[in-house]
Amino acid sequence: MAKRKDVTKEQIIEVAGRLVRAKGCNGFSTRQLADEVGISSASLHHHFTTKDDLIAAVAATCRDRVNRSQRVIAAEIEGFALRLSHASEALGDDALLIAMLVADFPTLPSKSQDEVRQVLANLRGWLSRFAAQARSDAELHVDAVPDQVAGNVLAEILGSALIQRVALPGTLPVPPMTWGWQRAD
Amino acid sequence: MAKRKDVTKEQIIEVAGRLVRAKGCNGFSTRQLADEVGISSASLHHHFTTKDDLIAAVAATCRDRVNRSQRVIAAEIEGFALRLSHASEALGDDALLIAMLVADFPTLPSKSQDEVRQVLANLRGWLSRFAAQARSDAELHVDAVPDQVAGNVLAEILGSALIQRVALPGTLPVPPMTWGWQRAD
DNA sequence: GTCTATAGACCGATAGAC
DNA sequence: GTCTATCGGTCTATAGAC
Repeated sequence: MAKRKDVTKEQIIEVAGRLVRAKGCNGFSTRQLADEVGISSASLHHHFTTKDDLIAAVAATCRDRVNRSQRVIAAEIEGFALRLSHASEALGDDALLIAMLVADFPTLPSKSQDEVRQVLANLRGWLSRFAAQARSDAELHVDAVPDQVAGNVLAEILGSALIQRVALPGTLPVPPMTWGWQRAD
Repeated sequence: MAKRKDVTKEQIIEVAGRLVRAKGCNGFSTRQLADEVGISSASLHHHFTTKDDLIAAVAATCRDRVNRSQRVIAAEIEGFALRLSHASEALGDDALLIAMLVADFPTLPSKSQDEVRQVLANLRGWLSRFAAQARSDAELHVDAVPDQVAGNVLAEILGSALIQRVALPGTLPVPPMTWGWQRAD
């Protein structure tokens, strides 16, 4: 079924995603990527002509994973709080990947920027739909704006993914999601 | 009072901070920084021998601003929600600066890493003290863990700063702080 | 404290053989 | 689809004159 060419391309995208998470788009070179994949720089550029193409493919693949996992949550999980904790956990490494792509966004070429916008818009769309239904089910105040709620949740997910990599002596790790720190009243 | 040397150094740090916010630590060169300041690359390296020294100075200066502004809030503002909104607004551009430094953290040399850890620990410390007092004043549930609450707040502040730069067509901007999207019950 | 000039390494990307 | 070799450019950092 799968041509050898496709396998290689997926391998490259996988390793590239790991490098983006670890160092950001401007923190690694196409040479380093080629070395880690085990091919030459020229072979890498045969599969992805420019670094823009590569980053765009990483973002597009991420978007597919996100949509697939969030669709499952929308179908199988009930309750806003439960959906959010599942949503956060299902993202896994993609939370950090998206956070790094967003951080690098202003420096990315246009093709990559378009893909980053899409993955971010899609994820925010899922969270917004979760919030909209939660409001319908009286789990959220009627005057809560689903898209704003989604924005806040998304910000905390991405921010947590970044902060967790900085070991702060004497402090607790950032809990990925704590939806219960609200006011006592 | 201030020697001309110090003025130049502060100017460099200011422009460097702007570049870090816009492009990240790996998204600009010392040459570009020197050009924007209006001096040669060699002159820049006279003030900051290595890029590590430069980034560390940017982070240290940021830390001073953060501690100064949060100290004022701790002294003059009462109430958890009000303190948080003031804290977020008082950070201003430093929220994005800290977010970018955290995103670049794994690629930074050790001196810069130490400074980034410090500014992050200090800011989390302020937020944690705000949460601790809020718990004492029954503004938070007694079983809320101040340091965890601080971590979640910090994550949302940094995440919001990043997301706001990605224009998502058809969605509302991420509100910097919405502390009222909790459950209806 | 400023500059020009440059070292030495790395960058993204390409040419062309196999 | 892989490779070696390389182009032209940029990177951080330094040497040394003024």
